[in-house]
Amino acid sequence: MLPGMTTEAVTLDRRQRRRLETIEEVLDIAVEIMGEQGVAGLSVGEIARRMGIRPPSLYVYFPSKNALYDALFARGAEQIHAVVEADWHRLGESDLSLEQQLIDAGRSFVGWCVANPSYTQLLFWRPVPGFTPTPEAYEPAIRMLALTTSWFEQLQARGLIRADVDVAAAVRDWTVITSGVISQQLANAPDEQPGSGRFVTAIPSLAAMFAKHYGTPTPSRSRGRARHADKR
Amino acid sequence: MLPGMTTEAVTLDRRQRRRLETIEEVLDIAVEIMGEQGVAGLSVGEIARRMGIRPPSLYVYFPSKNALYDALFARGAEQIHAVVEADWHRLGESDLSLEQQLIDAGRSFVGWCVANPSYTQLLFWRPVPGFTPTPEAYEPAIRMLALTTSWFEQLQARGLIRADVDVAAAVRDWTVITSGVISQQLANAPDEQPGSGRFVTAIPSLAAMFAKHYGTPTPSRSRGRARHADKR
DNA sequence: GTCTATATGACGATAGAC
DNA sequence: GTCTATCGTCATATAGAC
Repeated sequence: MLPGMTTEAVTLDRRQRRRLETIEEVLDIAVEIMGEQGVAGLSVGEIARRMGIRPPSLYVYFPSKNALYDALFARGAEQIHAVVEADWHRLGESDLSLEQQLIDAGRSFVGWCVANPSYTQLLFWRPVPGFTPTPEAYEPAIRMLALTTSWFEQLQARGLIRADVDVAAAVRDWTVITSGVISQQLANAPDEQPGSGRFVTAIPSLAAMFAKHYGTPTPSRSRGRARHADKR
Repeated sequence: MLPGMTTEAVTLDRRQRRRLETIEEVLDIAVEIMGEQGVAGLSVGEIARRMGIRPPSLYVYFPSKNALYDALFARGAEQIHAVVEADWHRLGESDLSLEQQLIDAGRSFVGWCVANPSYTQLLFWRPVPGFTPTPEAYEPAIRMLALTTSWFEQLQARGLIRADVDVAAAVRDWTVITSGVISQQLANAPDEQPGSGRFVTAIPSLAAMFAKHYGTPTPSRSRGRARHADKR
């Protein structure tokens, strides 16, 4: 992430470490403010006020407000990527049905997004006029989509998704569904609990219809353990 | 919409008419600017600049910037409601299958949203810090949801949606799907043509899975007139 | 009623002293 | 690294000419 980082940079001297801590503090407070004022309502002056410094001092750490948004974008993308990666590992070793895996992954992904609405809006909508993420900040989002694709390829290889299904289309449809849940939940009922929102509870129903459409006619629901050649 | 309108107000004198024309012009230019700068990037000064007047003159027509956003919200809600109402009338008299009706209505709704991204973001996301629509501006959006619900109730009454389906849940799931398409299309490929966007083309597939899940087992596809007692 | 002229305070950002 | 001083732009408000 940090450009120019090489081997010796792994051991940071005190100044560098202090600098990184300050940067983290700035980002934490920025997230806090976005939660209160909206993503586009973030102001450099308000960050400085809460940190007990003057606004120009922040320009030592970030050359512009958009650079700050870019760091927030990268941070959010990294976090949600980590969530998806953990799901991928867990589900790759599970014997759950397609429907159950979709419910599991859907709840996990949507849960993080609803619990982190500021990051989610910044990542998936475009609420800040004039800000576009840099390719470096966007990169974890690309890795995340690749993970979802290889998860679906695995599901197909294991016979849970029909062999004639176009994986790209299935990924696209599942992405549409999850982003629809998030969009509706955040726009219409942002204050409901992450796990029990009125749209989050639609996940099982949506997972069922997806599994019925793309899954094999005989879902291997409680099928007794003759799984062969589990190549992950 | 305009409070205090009574019978004699139907015939407006020249001044009143001129005033309304100016208001429409302000809103048109505001939409234009939002399209270029983002919804939250709208500025009163820029509107005045393009109209060839000074910023304070705009406060004669709108008491605040948020009142302007409110008028834009009401206008967008009225327009999309009109789209849904037209679909409702057309489909109410059609003999199309559930799947075909969903594709038809989905394309219509999503098409308007993708063609009018500024209104869509203002209506369905919350991109403007400090702005919440007034109940009057929000009212067409409520009527729109009611229309969708009664459309689904009709579909159930006509036997296209299974009798045991909870209509509210079906409306919720369909709302999630359409808003997911819109969200993905606008966030990831906003410049693709409204009719041929890479997520808009997912509508048939999503409509098929929805119809398979909530529809009657024998979709009246070519409708041989005698709908036989739904063997399910 | 509608306009111009003008004032206020917040914002993002820069220059330069220490 | 942090500060003061300053710039230009913004939304907003008021006074007063026509």
